[in-house]
Amino acid sequence: MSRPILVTSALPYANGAPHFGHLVGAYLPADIFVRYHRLLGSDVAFVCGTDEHGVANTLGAEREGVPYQEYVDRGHRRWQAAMDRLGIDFDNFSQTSRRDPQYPLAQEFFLRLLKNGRLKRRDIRQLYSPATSRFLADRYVVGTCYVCGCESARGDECPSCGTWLEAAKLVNPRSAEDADDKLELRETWQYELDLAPFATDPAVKPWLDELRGRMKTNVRSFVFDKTIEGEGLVARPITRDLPWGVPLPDHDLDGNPIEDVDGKVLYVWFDAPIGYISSTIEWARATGRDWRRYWIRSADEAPDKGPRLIHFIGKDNITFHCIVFPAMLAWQTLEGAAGEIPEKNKLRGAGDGERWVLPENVPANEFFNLEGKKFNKSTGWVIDIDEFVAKYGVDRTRFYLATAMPETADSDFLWREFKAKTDTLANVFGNFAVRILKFVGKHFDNRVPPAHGFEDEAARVAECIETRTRQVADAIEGYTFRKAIEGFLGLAEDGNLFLDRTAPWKLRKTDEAACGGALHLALQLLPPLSVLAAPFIPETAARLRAMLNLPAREPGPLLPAEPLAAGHELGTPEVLVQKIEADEIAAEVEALNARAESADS
RNA sequence: GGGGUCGUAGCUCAAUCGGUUAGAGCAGCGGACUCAUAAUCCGUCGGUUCCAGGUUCGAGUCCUGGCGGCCCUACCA
Repeated sequence: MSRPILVTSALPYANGAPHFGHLVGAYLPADIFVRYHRLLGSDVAFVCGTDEHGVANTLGAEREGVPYQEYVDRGHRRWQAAMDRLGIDFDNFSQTSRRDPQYPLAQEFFLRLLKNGRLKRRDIRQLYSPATSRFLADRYVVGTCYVCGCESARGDECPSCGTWLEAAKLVNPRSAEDADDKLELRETWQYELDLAPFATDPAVKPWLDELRGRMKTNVRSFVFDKTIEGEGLVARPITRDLPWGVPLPDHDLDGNPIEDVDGKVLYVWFDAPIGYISSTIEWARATGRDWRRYWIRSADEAPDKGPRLIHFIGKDNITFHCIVFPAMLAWQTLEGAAGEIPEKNKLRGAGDGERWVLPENVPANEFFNLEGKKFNKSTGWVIDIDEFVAKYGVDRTRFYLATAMPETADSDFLWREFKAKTDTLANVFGNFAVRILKFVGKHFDNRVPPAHGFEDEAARVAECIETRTRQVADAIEGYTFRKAIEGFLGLAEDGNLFLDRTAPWKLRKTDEAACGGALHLALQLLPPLSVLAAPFIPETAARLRAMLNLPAREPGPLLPAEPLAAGHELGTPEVLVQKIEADEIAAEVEALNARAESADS
C-alpha cells in the first residue's frame, strides 16, 4: 500500500480577488501534482479553502454594511467559482469560518501550546479606535510622521521620507478608514508563540535537516540563510482584540479559567493553517474516510514511512509553512500528560505515541507579473479570469500558465508568449494526433491497421514511450512542471519524427501493408500521450481519448502503456487545440494598455 | 535602514560540486515534404553570461563594489 499523500494549496484570503498570480503560484502546480497521483492510483487528498478571519475581512464587511459571515461567504463563492473555471480539482474547498471542526480544533491547538509552556502572555500598548471600539493594525493607521512631518504617513511606513515607522509614536494618529476617528494608545495583552527554540528542538531538528536537502533552492535560501541563520527566530503574537475570529477558550486543559479572554480571538495566521486540517476532516466525514490517516503518524515510525504532507504556496508564505505551522504541529505533543486532561477537552489530534505529520516539502513558487508589472486591479493592470477562460478555454490557459510558472524566479504573463506557447501545443501535440487519425480514417476504414514490419522502429517507439513517461513522472515528482511539459510535448515530437522517417503517405502508393504497419506504430503513441498530458490539459486529454475511442483510464502504473489493438475502431478526429490569430493578441495588448491609461487619468 | 534573490541569444528559459567549445524552444533565414491545424522534418544565423575589480590552472557559477528588477522585515494573510 502506498503512503497517503495530503496536498494543500495556500488558503486564499476571502477578501481578495483571484488572479493568475495566485493560480500559477499555488493552485495549478498542486492540481497538476494531484492529477498525476490520481492517474497512478495514489492515496491522495487535495484540500484547500478560503481564509476568512482577520482585519481585512472585518473592514471589508463593515465598509459594505453586511454581516461578516455574509461577506466572507461571498468571497468564498468567488474563489470557488474561479477554481472551478480553471479545473482546479480540490477534494474539498472549505472555509475557516465554518465553526465545526475549525473552531474547536484551533482552540485545541492553542490549549496544547499553552499546556506545553510555548505561549507567553505579554502586556503591550496599541492604538485603539474609540469610534469602532477596537485596536487597529499598523497598516490601518495614518498620522503625522515623527521624522519628516509628513501628515499622511501610514502606520508602518512614511510615503514621503520612506522611514519605517512605529505606529505608536505617530503624531496625531487616526484611522485610515475615517480621518475623524482619533486614535489613542491603550493597554492590552496578547499571547505570543516563542519560536526561538524551534530550529534546535530535538523533535524538529532531524525533520528540518531533511527538509533542507529536499527543498527547492529558492525556498531553502529563504528559510535557512535568511530566516533561521540570518535574522533568527523570535516570538510572534497569536491573539488579537477583534470581534471576528476563533474566540480564545476560557479554560485551559486542566480546567483552570483563563482570565480576561473577552473580545480576544486567535490571530488569523494561527487559525489559517489549521484550516488545512479542518478541510481534511470535513472531506473525510463526507466521504466516510479517516482523516487521521493523512495527518497523524506513529511516534516510533520513521518519518519517511508515514503520510506525505506537501504544501504548495507562493513565496510570501514560506516562513509560515516551513517554520510557524510546523512549530505549531510539533509542539502539540503532550506525551504522558494527555491522561490528566478532563474528558470534555479530550483530544482530536495526536495522542500518546503519536505525532502530527510535518511537511515533506514546501514547493513554493515565486511571483507572477503581467507584462513586466504587478497585477493590480485598481490600475487596470489585470486580466479577467472569467473572460479569459471563456475566450481561450481552460486548457490553453492551464498550459500556458504551466509553461510560464515562476518556479525559480519571478516570471511574467506575456501575451505574445501565450500565443507562441499554445500554438506550439496545437502544432506539435494537437496536429500530431490529428494527422494520424485523419489518415487512418481516410485510408484504413478508421480502424487500427495490423502491425507489419518495422521491427527496429517498433523498439524505438517503445523506448520513446518509456523515456518520456519517466521524464514526465520524474519532473512532476521533483516539482519542475515546465520540464514535465517538455516531456509530453517531446513524445509528440518523437512521433512527428517517426512519421517523417517512415512516410506512410509514400508507402500507401507502393506497399499498403507497410503503410498500415507504420500507422499501427504511430497510433501506439497516442494513448500514452493522452495520459501524460492529462494532468496539464485534462479536457483536451479526454477529447483525445474520445477520438481514440478509449474509455477513461483505470488508475495504475503508467507503464507499460495501453496498446491499441489491430482492428480497434477509432472515434472521429477533429482539431484538438485551436491556434490564436496574431490580430487577436495585438487587440488584447491594446485593450490592456487602454485600460491602464483610463485608470491612470 | 537591514536582509534575501534575480540579471545568460531578438523573446522565454537551461547549464550538477567551480571543469571540454555556455545549451534548448520560439522568432528569423535556407531547404525537404504534402498525411495534417500554412502543419511537420532537416540545416543555419544568433552570446562582452548587467558593469568594474578580485580569488583560481580554470568563473555564468565563488568574493568585493556598483547598477537595475523583485521579495521579505520590527505585532500585513
